[in-house]
Amino acid sequence: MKNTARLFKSLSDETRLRLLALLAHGELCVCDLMAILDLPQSTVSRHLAYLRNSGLVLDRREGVWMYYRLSAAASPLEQDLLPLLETRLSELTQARRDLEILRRRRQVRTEDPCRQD
Amino acid sequence: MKNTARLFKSLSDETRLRLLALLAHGELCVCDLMAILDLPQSTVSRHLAYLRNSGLVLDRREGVWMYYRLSAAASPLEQDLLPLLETRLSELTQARRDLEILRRRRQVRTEDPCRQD
DNA sequence: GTAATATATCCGCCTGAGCGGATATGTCAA
DNA sequence: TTGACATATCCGCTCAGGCGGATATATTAC
Repeated sequence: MKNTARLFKSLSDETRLRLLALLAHGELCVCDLMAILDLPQSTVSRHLAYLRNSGLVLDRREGVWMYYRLSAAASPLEQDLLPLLETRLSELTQARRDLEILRRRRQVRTEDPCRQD
Repeated sequence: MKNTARLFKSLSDETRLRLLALLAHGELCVCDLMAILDLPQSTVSRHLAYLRNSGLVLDRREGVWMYYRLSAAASPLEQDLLPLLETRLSELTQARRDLEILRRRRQVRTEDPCRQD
């Protein structure tokens, strides 16, 4: 029961929900997430660490960049809850806005993901 | 999105999850809940107030007793999430223990719900 | 090596919210 | 009205965890 409470605590912050909604569309690096959420690097990094510790995301280093992605559901509850959450989040305006920015970034993207512009 | 985060925050405390799991089996008064959870009255009352403020439960006074019950789902997310949560919670040992105590109390019950014994 | 860049972590600060004993409130019965 | 009881709220305390600038670390390029 503690674990269930902990899972919900991970989901109880707006920034983390925005991160999860974005990662539902595929792996992203921290610089992408910073740019899309428009939040300080330390804030984004801290929330990603929180999500990693709670088992909801995995990371992968590629050169200088850290890529984050959703992890597989670790419990029956997660297995049911996470898809449902993604559906519901995608209906919210904040998530739509974030996703729109992501799409635009992907169009413009050259080879280097995080060239400062 | 803030509302979604707030919903999860309501669910991010073990005591509140235990309360919800019990109330899924019908209306109960505070004295029942205190006895089952084996927690101080102020603690139980505080968490019930939290759940009421977040719209997850409703209360009803009957004489000296306050009865709490689950409220109808207030959003599409709740509509999907809450039944699912009840299913998953009922599989956990803590919830099973609590429910067992509830059953025993109901058997013994005379007319007055909270006669001190 | 050094510099540049991306990311993680540290720091001090601040707020939300947990705890449970003490007290206030509401209701009923006598 | 007064007393008993159920419940809510108050209080002081404590701690988790939010914030974002500053600093540390890791990697690559030169």
